[in-house]
Amino acid sequence: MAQAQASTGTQSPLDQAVDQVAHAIGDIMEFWSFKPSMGRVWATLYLSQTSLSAEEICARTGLSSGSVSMTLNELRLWGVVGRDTSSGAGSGRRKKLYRAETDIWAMVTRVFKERELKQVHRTVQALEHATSLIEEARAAGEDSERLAFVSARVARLLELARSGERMLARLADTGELSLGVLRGWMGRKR
Amino acid sequence: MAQAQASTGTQSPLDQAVDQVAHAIGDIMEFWSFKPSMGRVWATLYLSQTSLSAEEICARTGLSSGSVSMTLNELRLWGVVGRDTSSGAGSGRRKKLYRAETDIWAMVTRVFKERELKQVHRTVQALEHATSLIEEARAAGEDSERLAFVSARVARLLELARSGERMLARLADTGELSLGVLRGWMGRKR
DNA sequence: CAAAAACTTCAATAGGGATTGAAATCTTTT
DNA sequence: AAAAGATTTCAATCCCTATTGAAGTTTTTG
Repeated sequence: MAQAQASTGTQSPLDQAVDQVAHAIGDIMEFWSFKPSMGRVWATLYLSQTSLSAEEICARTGLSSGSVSMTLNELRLWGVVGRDTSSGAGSGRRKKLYRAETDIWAMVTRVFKERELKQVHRTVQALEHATSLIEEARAAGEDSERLAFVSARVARLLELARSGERMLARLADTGELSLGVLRGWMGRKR
Repeated sequence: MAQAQASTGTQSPLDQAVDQVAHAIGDIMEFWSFKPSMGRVWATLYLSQTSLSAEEICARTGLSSGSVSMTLNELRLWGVVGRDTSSGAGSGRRKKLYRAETDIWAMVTRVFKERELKQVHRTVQALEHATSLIEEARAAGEDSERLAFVSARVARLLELARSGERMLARLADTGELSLGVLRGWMGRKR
C-alpha cells in the first residue's frame, strides 16, 4: 500500500519485485541504524544491469536529488558503491555513473570494523573513566561497602566490554567467533 | 555538562561514576536500537547493592515515573530485570522491588534470538515474496535479459539472507559462529 | 568564455519514536 | 470499605534524524 514509487501508478511484476527488494534492504539497513535511503539506493544499483546516473536513481527510488547525492557519497565512503568511468556511449549529457559493489563480505567486515567496534570502544572508554573516578573516591579515603560493590561491578562490565571488543576485532578480520570464552567466563559468576 | 541527574547539583565521585556508567550503558543500548532508558535503568539496578523501588529509580535516573514503569516492564519482558519478593524490612509502604539479572550471557542470547533473528527473517520473507513476483513475470511469458539478471541477483540476496539467518540461529544457541562459510561462498563470485 | 547541465550543500521541514505527566486503575493499610 | 499509596496507561509533547528543495558551485559543452 505504501509504495513511494516515482514512476506511474502500475508497474510490471518485475518492477514491483525490484521495488520490494529495495524496500526490504532499506528496512534492514535502518534496523542496523543506517539511513534507509542507503539500502534503497544500493539495492537499486545492485539490481540494475547497467550503471546508473544519479538522475536515474532519483527516478527509480523516488528520492530527491539532494538525498541521492548525499546517499551516494556516503555509500561510496563505505566502499559499497563505486563510480563507473565509462566515457563512452554518449547519448545524453555527461553524467557520473554508479554501480553497486558486490563483495558483500568486504561490506560486512567494513561495517563491523568501523561501526560496532567504534561504539564498543567508546563504551570501554566510558567505563575506564568511571573506574578512574572510583579510584579517586578510594584515594580520597572513602571505604564504604557500597564503594567496594560498585567498584567490583564496574570492573566486571569493563572486563565484559573489553572481551566484546576483542571478539569483534577478531571476527572482523578472521571471520571466526566463539562466544564460548565469554559464556564460560560470565557463567554463573554473580 | 549534560547530566540529567535528579539529585542536587554536586555528587560524590562515586555517584558520578555510577551516573556515567548508566549513561554509557544507555548509549550502547541506544546504538543497538533499544531505548536508552532501558540501559540507564538496568545499569542503575546493576550497580545497586540492594533492590530498588520504582520511586528510587526515578530519583536516581531522573526519568519520569511513567517512563520508569514502562521501562521496567520491558526489561522484565526481556528477562534482564527481576522482581524481589521480599516482604520483609517494612519501613515505608509496600512497594515492588526490582533487581538486575546478572547472567549477561542469557541476555545476549535472548536479544539475538528475538530481535536480530526476527528482523533477518522478515528480510528473508520479503525476498521470498519478491522471488515469487519474479516467477510470476516469468510465467507471464516475460523473458528479457533484465529478468534473468534481476532474478539471479535476488536469488543471491536470498541465499545470503538465509545463510545469515542460519548463522544467527546457530550462534544464539551454540555460541559458535564461523563466517568462513559465507566468506568462501560469497568470495569472488559476481 | 558564456550558457547549460550536473552535482553538492544546507537551512527548513517532516516524521517517528522516546519521554512526560496526569488521570485511571489496582493494591495495601487502617 | 474508605483512604492513601503505588502502579499503569496513554494522549500530548519533545527531540532527533532523515529527507527535501532550492540556492550555490562545479563541470561540461558549444
